[in-house]
Amino acid sequence: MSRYDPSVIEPKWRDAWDKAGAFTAKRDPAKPKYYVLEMFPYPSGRIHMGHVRNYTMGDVVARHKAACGYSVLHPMGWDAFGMPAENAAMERGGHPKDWTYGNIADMKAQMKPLGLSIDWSREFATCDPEYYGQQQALFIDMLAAGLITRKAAVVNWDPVDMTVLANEQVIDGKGWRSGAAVERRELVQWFFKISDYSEVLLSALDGLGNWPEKVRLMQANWIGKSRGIEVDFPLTAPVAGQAALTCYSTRPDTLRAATFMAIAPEHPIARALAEADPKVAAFCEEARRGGTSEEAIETAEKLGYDTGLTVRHPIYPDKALAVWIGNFVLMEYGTGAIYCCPGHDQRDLDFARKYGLPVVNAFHMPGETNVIGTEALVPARDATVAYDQHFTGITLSTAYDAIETSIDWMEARGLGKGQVKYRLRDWGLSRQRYWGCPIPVVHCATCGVVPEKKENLPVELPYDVSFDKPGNPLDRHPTWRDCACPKCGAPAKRETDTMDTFVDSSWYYARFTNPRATTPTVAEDAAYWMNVDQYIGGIEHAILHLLYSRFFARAMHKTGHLPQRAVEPFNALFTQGMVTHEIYRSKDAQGRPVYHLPEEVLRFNIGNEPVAFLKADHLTDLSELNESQLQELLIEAAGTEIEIIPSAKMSKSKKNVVDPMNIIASFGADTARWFVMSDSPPERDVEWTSSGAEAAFKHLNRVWGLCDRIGQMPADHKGEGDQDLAKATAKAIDEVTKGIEGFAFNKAIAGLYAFTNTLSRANASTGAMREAMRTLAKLMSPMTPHLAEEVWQAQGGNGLCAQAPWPKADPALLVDDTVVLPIQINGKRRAEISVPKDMPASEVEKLALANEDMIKFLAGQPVKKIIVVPGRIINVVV
RNA sequence: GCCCGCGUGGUGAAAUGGUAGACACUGGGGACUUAAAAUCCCUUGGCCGCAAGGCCGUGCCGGUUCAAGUCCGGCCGCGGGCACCA
Repeated sequence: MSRYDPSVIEPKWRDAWDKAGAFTAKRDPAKPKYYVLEMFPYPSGRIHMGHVRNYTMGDVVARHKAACGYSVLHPMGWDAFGMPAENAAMERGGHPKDWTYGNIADMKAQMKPLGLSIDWSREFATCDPEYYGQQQALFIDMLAAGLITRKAAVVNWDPVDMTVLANEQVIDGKGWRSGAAVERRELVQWFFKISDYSEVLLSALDGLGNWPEKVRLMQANWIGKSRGIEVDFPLTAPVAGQAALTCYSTRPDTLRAATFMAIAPEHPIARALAEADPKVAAFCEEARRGGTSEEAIETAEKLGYDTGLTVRHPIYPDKALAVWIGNFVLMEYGTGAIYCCPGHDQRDLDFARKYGLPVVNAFHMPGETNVIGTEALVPARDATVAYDQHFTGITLSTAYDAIETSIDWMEARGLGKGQVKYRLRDWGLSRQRYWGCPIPVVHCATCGVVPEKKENLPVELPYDVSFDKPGNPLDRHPTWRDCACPKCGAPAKRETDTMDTFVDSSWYYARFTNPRATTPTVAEDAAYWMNVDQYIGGIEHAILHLLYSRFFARAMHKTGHLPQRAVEPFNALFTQGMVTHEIYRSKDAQGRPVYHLPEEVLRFNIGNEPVAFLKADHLTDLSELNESQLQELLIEAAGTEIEIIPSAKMSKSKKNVVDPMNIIASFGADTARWFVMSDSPPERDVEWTSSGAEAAFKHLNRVWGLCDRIGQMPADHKGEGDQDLAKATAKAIDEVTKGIEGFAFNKAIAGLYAFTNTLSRANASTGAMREAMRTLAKLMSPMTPHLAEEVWQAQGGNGLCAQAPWPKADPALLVDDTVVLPIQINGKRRAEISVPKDMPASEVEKLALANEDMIKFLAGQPVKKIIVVPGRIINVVV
């Protein structure tokens, strides 16, 4: 009997696929097309289990669709710009370009052994000038089409390093390198006008039926459409040329409880006051401390400054409200000014109590004290409230749902005007960094901002840059900035900002349709391959990447680079879970945690109790031990028992990373692929366990052995089980096909286990066994393509398994003639009967009541009602 | 702080509102073996019972229904995102 040796068979079949050009995508008008895409990786240098899971999922879909007769496009590329390359250059020297391309080569070498059905001829990296040059062309077209603008935006500023920081580089409000307190600072930057598309991007979500509901919901909340009212609060004395303070609110019903106003530190009135008064300036300075992330702003301590200004309440003109500057007010949303209702908003109440501001209750709940202490009164939706003489005895939800009534009421009295607003802000694309796509514009003293001529593209990144100082090396480059104005020819300066890396990933899917073209896309290729039929990636991209891509596809359509049909670029989306692993932790002499890599740990169970020990040097494999040696080890190692912390995201710092290369070396790629597809549903996290990996390997060995055994059966062997085997085969085809098509790979694999169990116990003729085995190979091939080829060949399959058609289940074999029906009494299962599958309900009823167990349980009680669900269940109500 | 999701045996999980735990891991028992590994067979939600069988059980509390893991309301716990990480 031969041994299953993946290190021999896997390279052999990969060569065979290459030679056959099995995965080269071809435009074939005779076939329907299928474009499957996994979110391309950042070239960190090492693949991890998350990549294996992501790309195996896509590969299962791609191989299955190819077998179903589609012309499949399944490409791969590299999201290659970004901060880590610059960080590496700063920390270890070297050049971001060399580091990135080196990583790409390393990662590609690690991905190849996975046996993915990828068309590598379409590979590109976003840092290839051929790619980012076309991106610059898109930028110029979008600029001409009015899709891009320049305006001030707030960034994280490190006052010591004198550089802009990413949110990730702000830790507890301090710069990650300098440790200096970060400030929010305004900078003039480039923006995509995505907010012009708020309504379009929102309403088109309804058409994305094959996207997860939660992703659509997250996007809808992100776009944040709200209907509210804009109210003018007349200033008692005009300031900065303004007679009133304009506020936006989605809760006009709480206007009656407004007791003070708050404006953003960047509000024009705050600026005007700051210019005249150093104390206001000092407060605004203070209010700008901390990072720009919404989380940082929302969770920072609420600070306020009383400007001394007052406004008149629009409903109660004799009431004056103080105007404060608050660090929690966002200039980007609404009008940068809010009215505060401490009676009904906890944040406002905390602020009011801190600064001794008045609190008013607008709701007046019947039967309550209506006194507000330290908790704001936020009535339940169905609570009955009385706002004032105009709105009494209504429920809060009436007020919410009929908010228009309230807006109408206020509009009719000239108190404000109804308005729809979106939370979505324009997409700031400028980055003050080197390793990104240069923004192809030139600053000319006479002509202003001028786009570069397309014939001068790509505006290529200079190689000779240094990373010894913080900030953007392009700013310091002696010659790169100098250029001629594309319009007047006079000496001018290049823009040194580069593009956000989200721009790179917002159109790469379109580029794959013709990656070598000298225009961003080519019409007939885009028309044939777009849209992406199935997009697969992590849930962490649910909002930004996917929203930006949806915007970009529209922008590309507007500028003539994509057909109308492709404005929603992803027909179906699947968001997969993470691969997690246990963490092994001990403590050093000072009691600080020390983490251990899985390969440094011996982990096994005593009974059902998992235990882990640090591997002794002389001992690497537990299987080498007999029981008494094991005992000895336990005693010896008792001092170094390690704590097991269950299932956490794989991370270098926790040392719980499992390197796929080690798994492939020990078990082969098919085992790794089989494992990541089995057990957990793909949208959920899956925990990597060594026992699970071993079990996957054992199973593949079992299939190998079964194949061997059937191969040695005499050709004329007869068996009684041919019909049963045919039924089991049909069932397996049905389960696996449904599992793959429904993204329930774990269920497809459960079906394959069951089919293998049946097959190994079957007593059927040689021909039937071989046929079943070929079907098993084909059904396994999306998950374990190498082993499948080997089995396919051994059982006399024609050509490559990878190119064989998907089997079809005979529907006649899928239905049983009799069904077993459980019988319940009042919903509790008491008996069961076996009946022909199409027996009428009335007869089923009779049989059920005549059943011996039923007679016993009913004990003569009168039957009130019988519910017969055909083919399902019988429930007797007494 | 705001938005979204998840919660079922020792573990990963399955279950168009219709027999909760398919399939697999781990554990327990057995066969084979001088022994071990590998392989194969039985068993494996909890409690009571010699057994037949019974009762309980899908994070917690309540509701809808002939019937709830599934639908609705409220709570608790965990995870993801929050616009310059990719």
